[in-house]
Amino acid sequence: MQPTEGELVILQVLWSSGPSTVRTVNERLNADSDKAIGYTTTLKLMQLMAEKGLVSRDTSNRTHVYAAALPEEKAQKTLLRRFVDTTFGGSASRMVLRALGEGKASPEELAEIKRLITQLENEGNHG
Amino acid sequence: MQPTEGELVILQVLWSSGPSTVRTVNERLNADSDKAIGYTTTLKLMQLMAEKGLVSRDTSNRTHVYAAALPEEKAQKTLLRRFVDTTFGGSASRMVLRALGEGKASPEELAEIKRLITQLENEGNHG
DNA sequence: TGCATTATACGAACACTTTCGTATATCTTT
DNA sequence: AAAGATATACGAAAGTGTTCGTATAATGCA
Repeated sequence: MQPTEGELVILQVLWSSGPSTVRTVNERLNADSDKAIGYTTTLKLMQLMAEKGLVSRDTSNRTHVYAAALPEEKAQKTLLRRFVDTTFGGSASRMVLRALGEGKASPEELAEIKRLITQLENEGNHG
Repeated sequence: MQPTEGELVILQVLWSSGPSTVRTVNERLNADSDKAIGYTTTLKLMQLMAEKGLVSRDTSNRTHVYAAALPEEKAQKTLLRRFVDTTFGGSASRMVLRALGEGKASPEELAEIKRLITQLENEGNHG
């Protein structure tokens, strides 16, 4: 199942921090943002995510520990496809061109991307 | 203002087809998809978009003609930023690497991207 | 033991978006 | 002119996601 916008920011915390408690996640969310989000709001969201299978949770202690059940890479892949479809009419390359054109990538990153492309081109030639 | 998911698909029709009537848009939407969407649904959505300023409309004739008011490039830029933030933690290059890794780009497209990168690198050297 | 703190569970309110029924006006065709 | 087709306007239901209040249980400490 697809994570919603709100669920996604929670997943990001879990992906970057590893298994966490509701309180930890909630504090991370409020640290970044100006508008505080209630503790029970985060709790509810994470409970729903557990029901959906987006996260797993260890309930052996009173304070439950949640972990992302959806791998980051898989989620990104799915969301990327949908995003490219809905806002770039399905053309990944047009999206990439736009992204790079924004000047958000460092020289090192550009070099890495170039390297990947060269690699892809070589793979294409061989098999 | 940000277009919603539904508004975005309508904008795509307007971007690709140019100024259109509600009926035209509605038929385009139903052509692609299996689940038919009602005429008045599309109408209502486009009326709301007109209120928000996402589209302009010519009401000089009985059958109104709608045109995208938000340029495609600008919308893509905004949406891209948000997407990169929420699902790639703000790293455009990680997103690009993932997109290209999916193998959705043709050799020609890869070459074009490479060309752009080279161009960006040269710009960086000069100024 | 008794009080303050901190957990989870859960229902319900809210907000936002989508969907469509119905009223009404305007064309078109006979 | 009458009937049918087609247009907009608009209210309201339905769907989805988010937010939080409150109940209840477990924990820690004076």
